[in-house]
Amino acid sequence: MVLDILRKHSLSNTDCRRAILEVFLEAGNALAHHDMEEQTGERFDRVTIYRTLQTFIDKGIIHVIPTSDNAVKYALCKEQCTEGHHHDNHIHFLCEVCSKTTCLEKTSIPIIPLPKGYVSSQINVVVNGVCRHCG
Amino acid sequence: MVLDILRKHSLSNTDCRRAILEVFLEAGNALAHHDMEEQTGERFDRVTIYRTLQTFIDKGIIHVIPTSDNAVKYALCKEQCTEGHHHDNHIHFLCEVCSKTTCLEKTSIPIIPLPKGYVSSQINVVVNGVCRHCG
DNA sequence: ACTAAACTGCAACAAAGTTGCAATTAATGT
DNA sequence: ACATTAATTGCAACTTTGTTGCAGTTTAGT
Repeated sequence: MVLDILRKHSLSNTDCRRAILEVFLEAGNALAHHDMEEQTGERFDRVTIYRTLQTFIDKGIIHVIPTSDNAVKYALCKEQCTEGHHHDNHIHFLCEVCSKTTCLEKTSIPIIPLPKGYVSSQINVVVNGVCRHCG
Repeated sequence: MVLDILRKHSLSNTDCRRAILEVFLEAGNALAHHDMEEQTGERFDRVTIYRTLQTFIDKGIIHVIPTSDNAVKYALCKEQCTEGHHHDNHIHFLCEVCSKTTCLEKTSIPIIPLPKGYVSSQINVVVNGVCRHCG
C-alpha cells in the first residue's frame, strides 16, 4: 500500500516517507506537522518531516487544508490528484468538540456566484461544527 | 468615523487604535498583522498591535479570515457584528495576482448539504482566483 | 487636577517554519 | 554483490509569528 504510493510517484522508499504515509493511512483524518512528529514517535527531525510533507504536496499525494483555527493541516488526496495539480474539490469539516479535521469526500462544492470580473480557480470550504462521532 | 467606531464599542481613544482603524478604512481589503506594522509606520510595538487586533475581534469590529495561503488576515466587519458574535457570512476572495484578500459582501454562502450526523455552526468559504482589478 | 482603570512597550519566551551543509542512505548499472 | 551517483536526512543556526508578565504611561471620569 505505502510502497505502491511511493513507487507510483517515483519517490524513493525511505523510513520517514513510509512512516508518514502509514500515519496518514491509519488516521483517516487531517493531521498537522506537530501531530506527525508525535505519531512517528519523534524518530525524525522536524526539518525532514517538513520536507517530506512538501514533497508529498508537490507530488499530489497530500493536500493542505486551510483550517479556521489557523493550524496548517494535511490530508491524503484521492486518485484524481497528480503532480502539480490538485483536484480536491470537497468540503472540509472541523469538529469543535474533538477538533479533528476530516475530508467529506462525498460532498462536492456548490457553484458559487461571484460578482462581475472575478474568476475563480479554486474554492476552499471549511465547515465548523460538530461531527458524526461527537454529535 | 474612527472615533465613532471606538465610542460605539466603548473603547478608549488611543493612538494605536486610531491608526489601525484608519489603515483598515483606507485599505478596503483584508490585512495581516505584518501589513499593520508597516502601514502604521512601525510606530507601535508588535505586541500592542496583536492586542489591539484581538480587542477589535472581541468587540466585533474586525473578523479573521482563514486564507488558503495560511496567513492570518483581518478585515472590518459590517454592522451586523456585535461583541461576542460575528455574522460575517460572506465569501472571501484571494487574488492570485495581487494577493489581496477581499470580502465579497454581497455574495452569501450557499447552503451546503452535509452527510448525516454532521451539524454546522459556521462556514468559511475562500475563493482563489483573479480579481476584478487584475483580470 | 486627581485617581483608578486601561493601555502600551519592553524583555523574555515559545512555536512554527526555513536554509545551508555535511553525512548518510537508496537506486542504478555492472 | 558492489561501487557510484544522486537523493535524502540530521544538525545547527536562523527568521517569523505569536504569547505572557510586568512596570511605566495614558485615558476617562470625577
